[in-house]
Amino acid sequence: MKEKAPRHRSTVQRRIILEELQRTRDHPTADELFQRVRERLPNISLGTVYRNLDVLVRTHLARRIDGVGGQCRFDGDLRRHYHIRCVCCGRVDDLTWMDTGVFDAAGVKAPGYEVIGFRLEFEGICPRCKRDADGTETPPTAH
Amino acid sequence: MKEKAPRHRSTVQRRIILEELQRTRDHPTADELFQRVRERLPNISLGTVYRNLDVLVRTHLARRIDGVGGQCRFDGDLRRHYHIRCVCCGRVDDLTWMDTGVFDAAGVKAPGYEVIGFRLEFEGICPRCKRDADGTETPPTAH
DNA sequence: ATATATGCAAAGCTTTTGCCCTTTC
DNA sequence: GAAAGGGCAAAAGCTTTGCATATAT
Repeated sequence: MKEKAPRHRSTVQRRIILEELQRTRDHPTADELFQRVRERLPNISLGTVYRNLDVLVRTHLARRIDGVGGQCRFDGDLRRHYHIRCVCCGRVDDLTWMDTGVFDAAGVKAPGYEVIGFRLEFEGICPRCKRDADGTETPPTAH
Repeated sequence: MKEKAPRHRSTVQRRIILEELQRTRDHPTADELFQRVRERLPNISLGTVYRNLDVLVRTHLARRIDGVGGQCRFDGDLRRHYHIRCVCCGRVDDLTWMDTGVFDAAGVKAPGYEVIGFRLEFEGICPRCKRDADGTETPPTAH
């Protein structure tokens, strides 16, 4: 019943995409990553980046951070940590200092569900947006 | 500097959209809500639903639940509660029994940030998906 | 050899926006 | 009667997909 999983091959594109994702700490969107990878592989296409991010997430080499307004971000850091997102600009920073076992999904019992994890994200206003703020802009989460 | 906020008017569409959102407990997408509202207001347009959901979220009469893959869900229940999302079908259920102060955003100090809240969401497999599962499908979060 | 991956472009979906008319205050 | 809102359709933005070619094993 279960269709057999394809054995993924090691391609230049995949390796460099992962490298770039791991090199940075700023949780790029697919397009941002595409721009960076493109500097090393000028012919790579955005579709390839999406396909590979997909593979990387499925093989647990990267994590997807679901975003506001339909844009995802990706994280190459597999260590347990939390995120804080700026509601103004959408930027996502790490909260590694909280690297504790505050929450344990195993302890959660949702009736009927098989719980497999949880997602915790703080929301705030990042330093740059605080500086720029004139109170006029409407934050993305509020849309 | 701050542009003055428009004073919102009470329209039939807005009232019914909010009513339908509050009537249900299943966190509909904009389109799902549109279908339900349409039964009462056959001429309403999807754009109006989006515009009103926007207003309702901004005026804190509804909450937006950011979704996987760019589709948002909305919640008309303003009481403090958590969510559990099925990674197979995307369905979101409430976790009201956890209605405790487990987390307090005020206690979180993210360097440089002004913390305004947090988002906690459990992930799991809902009863229906567990029953249907043949292990073949790839969950949405894994994409 | 053959399954897997890439590039390119087109298609798909959700959400936003412009325009002009209608409704609310 | 101004200002806010609605309907409709087009546009926008992100992501996925089809197809022919190239590459990894």
